[in-house]
Amino acid sequence: MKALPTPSGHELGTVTIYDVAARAGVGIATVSRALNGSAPVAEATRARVLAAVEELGFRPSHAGTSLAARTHAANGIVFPDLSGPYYAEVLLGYEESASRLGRSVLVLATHGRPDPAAAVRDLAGRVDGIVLLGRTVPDHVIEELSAFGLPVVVVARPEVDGVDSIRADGLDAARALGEHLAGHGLRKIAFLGSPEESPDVAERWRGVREGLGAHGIEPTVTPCLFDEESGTRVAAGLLAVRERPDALVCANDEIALGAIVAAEEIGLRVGRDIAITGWDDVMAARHARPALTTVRQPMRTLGALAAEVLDERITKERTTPRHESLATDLVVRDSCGLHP
Amino acid sequence: MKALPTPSGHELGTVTIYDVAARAGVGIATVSRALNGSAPVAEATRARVLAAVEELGFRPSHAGTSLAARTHAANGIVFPDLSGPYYAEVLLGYEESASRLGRSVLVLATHGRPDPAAAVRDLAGRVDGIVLLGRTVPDHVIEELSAFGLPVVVVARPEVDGVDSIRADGLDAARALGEHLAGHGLRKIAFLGSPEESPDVAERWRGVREGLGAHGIEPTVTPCLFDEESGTRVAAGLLAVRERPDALVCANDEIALGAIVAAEEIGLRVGRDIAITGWDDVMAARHARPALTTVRQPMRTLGALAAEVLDERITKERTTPRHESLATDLVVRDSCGLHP
DNA sequence: TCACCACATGAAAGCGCTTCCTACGCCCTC
DNA sequence: GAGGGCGTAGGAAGCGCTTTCATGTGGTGA
Repeated sequence: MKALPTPSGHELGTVTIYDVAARAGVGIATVSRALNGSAPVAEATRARVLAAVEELGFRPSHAGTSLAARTHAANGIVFPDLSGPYYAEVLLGYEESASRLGRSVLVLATHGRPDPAAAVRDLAGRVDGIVLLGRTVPDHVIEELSAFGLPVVVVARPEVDGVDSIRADGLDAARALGEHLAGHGLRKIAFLGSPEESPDVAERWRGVREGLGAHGIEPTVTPCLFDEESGTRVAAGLLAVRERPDALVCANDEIALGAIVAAEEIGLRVGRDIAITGWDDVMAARHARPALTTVRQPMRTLGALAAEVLDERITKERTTPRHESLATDLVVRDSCGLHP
Repeated sequence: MKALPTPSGHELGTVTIYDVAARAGVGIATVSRALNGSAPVAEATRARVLAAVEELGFRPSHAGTSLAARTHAANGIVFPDLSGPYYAEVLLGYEESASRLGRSVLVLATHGRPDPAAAVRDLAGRVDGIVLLGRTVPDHVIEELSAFGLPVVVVARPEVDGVDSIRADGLDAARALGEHLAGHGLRKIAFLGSPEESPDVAERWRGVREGLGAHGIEPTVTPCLFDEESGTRVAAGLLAVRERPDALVCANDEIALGAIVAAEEIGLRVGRDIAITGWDDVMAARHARPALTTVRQPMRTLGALAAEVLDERITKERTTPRHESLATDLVVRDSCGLHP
């Protein structure tokens, strides 16, 4: 491909379908058909059109196309925020998948925004479909968008009536984690996280409880925000009492990494004096010493699948809701104790 | 705001400026003016228009607007890929800043794509300006876009004629790092990274060399890709020889984390028997044991600044290129030796 | 009282594309 | 040889908006 065709006599970036039509000696309808294959065009004509396109460096205007065709060839994706490795991976999978399906990706981070719902509505006007991650907007906004006729997929978020959803199933892995800890002989287990604030955390809590329950162990639960500093603070509180827990099961890796700091601060050897586990398997988890026992989620796959499920709706291949659940894996490392 | 105005009689999502005009008893031009403030409208009229907008739930079509106004109200951002914490932070800062300026953000990851240049050209047709990160496309494509009249900002990439650029200056921090290592009494220093492949790495290498040179130390350099596995492999090779280096200065954190693995594998105590340093200060750096000495880059600021610089060009506030350089900070932790 | 002007508004012309509808050949068939 | 069908292509009507240009209104100064 030549770098930049710039035949003199016309402004750059101003080549329209009319210029191409004139050059090829055909009507604009024929140019459109030749380019999109929306109707048969004689081979010789097509060749002339394509030659003209090449010579003039014609690139169809997206605005014109989307106005006429009532489509945007673009998907939206909405994040609570983008910090942390979790969402970046989802976005990567999504972008890759979407672009393979010929769609651009518009991102929106709602974190710290005055009116997330308005931002999402605005985004909705520029795309053919939208993926919502986590608790970014209230249910009624999602229902509104969906009722509006806009395909919506929610990821890692409670299901909404009639809306596709994708999630990572944590129940099995949580049960396995509970069983594993019991196998280490640990008995006083504290769960750090807020089950009532998030269905995901609730699921993890439930699984851990079931896994431990099978061994007659009843864990406790302590509310905790999803960040390192909270992990340190909450863990410090739990470890300060005389009858301290011998295992801290944290709702995500950041809490766990914070908890490790708290444990070391009072001289506990993680993996020996106390077991600590996380959730997500972020990069820092395998580099922490001791390396963090955690649960790996298929984040990139989550994003890729979201793009595909959304595409089915946009192209009307499917009209009934789809609810996908991806398996997660327990990753046993050293922070929960020496391997049995 | 009401959830979803659905007066019967018209399709959802089909409310156009004509409907609003009819409802308010005015012409569409007046509606446009009332909404955009592009020309004075009598107060009473404006109120009627706004009421009609509210009642009908009118949301202007972006396609129509961008076609007529020849603007997209959107920015693009192009990544090599999105894995790793580095780019996600940049994106976060960019999105935040762009949306505050009233622009949506389209993302494109070129990694693993058959024709990155074509993808970038396509993106260029949907936005008012574009930010390019790292080595995503060759120079001539950037020049082409810029010549096309599209505002372009390059980030963390060599400057291109007439194009705005933003970077993090690593020279000072690298010098400081070199000096610091010399202060630890370290003498045999190996740099892991490929200076000839990336100007950033070249800058780090140069700074380290200068910092050490001030103490009469001449470091060696060994090429290394930017990932953990390469770090482990290259470090293992360096440490296997009899006269092994007593410090490994790595071009980024991932290499350093990989190098730590290699060192521990042969029984070396990092921070005592050998010093290892990274670059970027990813989350894993502070959780590694020993914690990694590294250099922190202002990634979020990088992204935010990119959005602002781009906006100046789009709004024509500025027509001369701007080249920004942000300072980076040496973060001394334990992996380079006990603090002096 | 009349001409003039600012102000507010509407009609209409695009912006660049898709697509419906019509028209033109041409070949085949009766 | 006339009628019908098919393959191809063009004209023109939108898609929903912004903006120019023209018009109408009321107020001002002479």
